[in-house]
Amino acid sequence: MALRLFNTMSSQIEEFRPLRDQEVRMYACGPTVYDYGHVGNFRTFVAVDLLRRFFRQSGYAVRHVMNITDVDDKIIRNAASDGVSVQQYTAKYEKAFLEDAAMIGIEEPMLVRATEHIPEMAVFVSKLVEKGFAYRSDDGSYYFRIAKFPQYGKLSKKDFSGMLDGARVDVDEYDKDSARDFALWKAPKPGEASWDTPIGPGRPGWHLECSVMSMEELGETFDLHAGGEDLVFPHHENEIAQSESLTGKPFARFWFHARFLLVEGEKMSKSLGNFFTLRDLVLKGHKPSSIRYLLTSVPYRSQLNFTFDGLKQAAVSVERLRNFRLRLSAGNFSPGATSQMQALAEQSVERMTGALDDDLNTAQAQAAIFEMVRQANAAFDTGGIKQDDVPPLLSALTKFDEIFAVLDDDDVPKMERVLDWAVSEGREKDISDELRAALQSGQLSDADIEKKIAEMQAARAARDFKASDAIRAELAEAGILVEITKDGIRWRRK
RNA sequence: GGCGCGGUACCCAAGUGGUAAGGGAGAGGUCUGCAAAACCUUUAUGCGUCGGUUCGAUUCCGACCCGCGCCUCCA
Repeated sequence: MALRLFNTMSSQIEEFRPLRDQEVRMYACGPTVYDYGHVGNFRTFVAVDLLRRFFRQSGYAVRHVMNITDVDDKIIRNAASDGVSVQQYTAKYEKAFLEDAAMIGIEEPMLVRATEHIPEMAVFVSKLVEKGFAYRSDDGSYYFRIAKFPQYGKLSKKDFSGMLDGARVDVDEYDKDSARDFALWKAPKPGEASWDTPIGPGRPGWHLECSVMSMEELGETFDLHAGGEDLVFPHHENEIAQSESLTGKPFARFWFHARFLLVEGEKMSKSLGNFFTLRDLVLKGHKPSSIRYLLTSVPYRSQLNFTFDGLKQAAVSVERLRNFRLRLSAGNFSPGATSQMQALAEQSVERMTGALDDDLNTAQAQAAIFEMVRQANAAFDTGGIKQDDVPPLLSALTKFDEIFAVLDDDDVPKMERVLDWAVSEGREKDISDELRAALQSGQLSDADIEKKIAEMQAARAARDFKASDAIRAELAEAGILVEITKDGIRWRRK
């Protein structure tokens, strides 16, 4: 079975096939680095990451390019009010973005920056002017003439045919031929950051960078272009218009858009007080793995309701999967294999892959792995797992984690970094007791813990349960959970 | 107003023209010195409302109610 993906262009689920065998070329619209990324941003980026990972698991080499928008009106304004250069300003937030992305398991794509492609953008604009698709206004700005691109609106399913002539013209935009024409190049206003180029001084319009950089890295026609649903119009529509006008060829073949999320049932907004950056959530004590799990638990085209209750539920779910893996890796099994477990592992992988093939149905993929965990756990309890059953079961789990990336327990060091950052930013007051408690377990070294466990073992051998329980309580206090199993004492950091 | 998406148990949420995945939470139980983990049982004759099509609809059609998105460089 092959991957079937919803294509915004056709509004249908289509079978995905890259243009070149075995290689997927994809471009994702990245962040405008003017602030810390919020959960909404990361829902989209995580969805794209999942897609990229699944492409790779499906056997494709993936060339994944993402832009960093490091110049726009907001950046220029904020940098000016902070009294720093645009470069200084964006460097800080780009770094923060990349740290955050890594924190929730996003594999780093090839990064391209708008400010590093100014000359190419100027060339792009001048070619559009030559071909008659763009024009220069009196102030030195350049606009794309959408009347020259009859297919304008094909992605967002908008009909502009009736609005092109005689459309109302905003007073501010008197120099555009049509109100719908969009800026390719903006002439500088006094004091604004600007670049000197053959087409005159100024800075790129927002859409230009994506066309220029995607085609430069991936070719004039590539396989897939991704972003948040808000980008369908005008951003991606404009990219198509300017790119296809220039090349005369189809731009991206698949358009992948992630739906916005709700926070506590409402649209996220600063005024509602439900606006959270990734760092805010970690400061409240939530694990990066919980956040990633919650973000992936609802298929990318559905509206996800991101709640704190959901975050807690996600943490427990991840815990369950991690426990299962621990159980398998640490257990003692008798030699041999069972047809039941062999079949279970195989079927689970099939179900999981089948679900992801179906337009990335992550909810069903998760259901498949949990079904396996339940059945295997039940078998475990009755000795129904043999030595040779363990590798296929673990491998199914690994296959799951190649996509979802939540099983490795590296939450504590990641959270520590956020705590350090908060301290360095003078935001100690935002560090919750929950976060401090979650980091407790990082205080003791493995050796310290092992020593305590050995003491516990000795006490238990002497049937001194009181002493043993005291040690267990002490460790629990330090964030270490001790479990006594038939295979010995096991511990883990909470 | 134009275009589009959705309303499934206490919460999150998948899904199908033939009688409701999975996770969390709750309750009861098994195991255990006690915990933890795990397992078992249990929690929607019901899938926004009202009609229609059909042998049969949660799934198709229509109307209505509610929520959400894009149409203003917000992922």
